[in-house]
Amino acid sequence: MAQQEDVFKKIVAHCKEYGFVFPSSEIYDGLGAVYDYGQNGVELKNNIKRYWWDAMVKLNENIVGIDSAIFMHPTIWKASGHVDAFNDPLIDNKDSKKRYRADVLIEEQIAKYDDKIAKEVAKAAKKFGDSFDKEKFLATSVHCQEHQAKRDALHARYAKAMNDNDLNELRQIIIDEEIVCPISGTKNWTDVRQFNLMFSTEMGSTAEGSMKIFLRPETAQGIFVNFLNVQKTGRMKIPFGIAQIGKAFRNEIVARQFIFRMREFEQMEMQFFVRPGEELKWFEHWKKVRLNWHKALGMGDENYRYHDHDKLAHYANAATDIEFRMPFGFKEVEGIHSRTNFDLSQHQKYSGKKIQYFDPELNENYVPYVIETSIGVDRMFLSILCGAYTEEVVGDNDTRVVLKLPAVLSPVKAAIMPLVKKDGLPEKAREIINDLKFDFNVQYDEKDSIGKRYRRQDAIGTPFCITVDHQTLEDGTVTIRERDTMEQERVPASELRSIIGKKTSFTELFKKLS
RNA sequence: GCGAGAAUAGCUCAGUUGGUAGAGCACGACCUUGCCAAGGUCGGGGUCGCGGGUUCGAGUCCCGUUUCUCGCUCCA
Repeated sequence: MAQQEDVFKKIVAHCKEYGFVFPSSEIYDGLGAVYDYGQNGVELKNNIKRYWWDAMVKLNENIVGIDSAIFMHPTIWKASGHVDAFNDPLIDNKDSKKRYRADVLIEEQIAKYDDKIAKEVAKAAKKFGDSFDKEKFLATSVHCQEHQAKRDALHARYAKAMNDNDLNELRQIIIDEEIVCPISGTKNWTDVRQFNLMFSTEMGSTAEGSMKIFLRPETAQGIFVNFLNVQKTGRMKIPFGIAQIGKAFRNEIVARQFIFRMREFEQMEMQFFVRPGEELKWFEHWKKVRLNWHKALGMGDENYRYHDHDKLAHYANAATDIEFRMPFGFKEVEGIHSRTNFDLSQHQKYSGKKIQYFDPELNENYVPYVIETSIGVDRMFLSILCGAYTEEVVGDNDTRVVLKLPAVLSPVKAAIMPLVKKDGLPEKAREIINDLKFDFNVQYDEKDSIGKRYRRQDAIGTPFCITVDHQTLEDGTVTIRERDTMEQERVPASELRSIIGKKTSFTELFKKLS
């Protein structure tokens, strides 16, 4: 494990050194958990996004895309549940230094009263045997009545405090109930503090006319609120999907592990609308489709797995993650959720607009159910980099660092280099570049020895290196060197376009997927 | 947010009881070689994270602060 974390450190360093990822605002000491993508990173990221977008929108005639604004009406976040769910009241124990959710601590306390009652019941049941009447016992037992009264009083007080968002009262409940920290066993608590995971800002430039709005914590809601627009204008028939790629923002208490958990991140989400009752069938469908999409990149099937959720979010009735083996363990890259009709129903309720679909086959109106597939672009990026990063022993006493990126995702598709920078070879190389640059992202390099130049391209994952030598001037052939095998082949320069194109275009990959 | 550790050149690091900044790699120019890194010459680059204090003098000692790494809660 220590060795694995060492690898992760190397990957982070590699990202900076080769222009993939930089810390944000670095010359001002950086900004916590915010990162910028560099000249190679942006190419890789754009290729990932294109792979996803085309796989969704081009390969499926019933999926269309949108690009909704980051700013949205604040009521949307009330309807979605984020205003409540993303506001955790937290409390610290000063002795153990552990942090707890205040509401969870109190709920556990409520559960303890339930346990006490259950114990009394069990005791009595054992005592009276077959003749035991639970209802009657509960109504008559003094102990049970006491427990029940305390439980109900606590619950009422707790519910009121949560409803009023009264943080002092929550703390007072914890003190009055003499709740202790499970670790330290003490009652030495800090104040209860609110952590709002949504970033907020103000819209409208004058103080009295301004409105508090949020930066979206997920892109999904932009799809839900446009459901009717897309369905009607696109004449979409259920089942159909809406795809979107965009930034989202979460004010994480702890944001760490490089770009795995950032405060500003990018999502690729597709919401698939289905008939009520058919959602679990489609859930299984998309589980399979999404895993295949990942595996098709050839990063190794054994590096992916499902992780089914047993604790579900407030909107879901089934959920699974697709996890990738990162150097710090299997980690979630994509989530597939059966969101029921929760979101559309909520928006129907809060907006007062009817959000329904008329199904001509069933001849009825209903609020569609939703299957969501949601990838963190940055996590996908990280998983690809981690999977591609390889240190290899070459020859007798030599190592190379090579990014074995899927060729379709590589930032640079080919490097064209003159064997020596004289005798007209640079000019010939430029000629070839000028021919290829309309189709591919290509680079020119004439500095240092040829071997060193190969290594530089290996480090950024360039699948092909093309070398122009003296023979090129005579017969128009070049050598093409393949990144992973390091093998070379002499081919006519005129064939380069088709050779590079075959390996680096999405076409073959998409044929496998559909 | 709490606790622990760290911060010196683009990268990896050295820097003696406090005495005014160094190496290797990388980078640039030129020469040389020419198919898998590490040939030669010359050169650019650091207010030692930032601010304050102690001192004749601070990269070094003290305080504060920022950022990063690692543990706790949440998640894409």
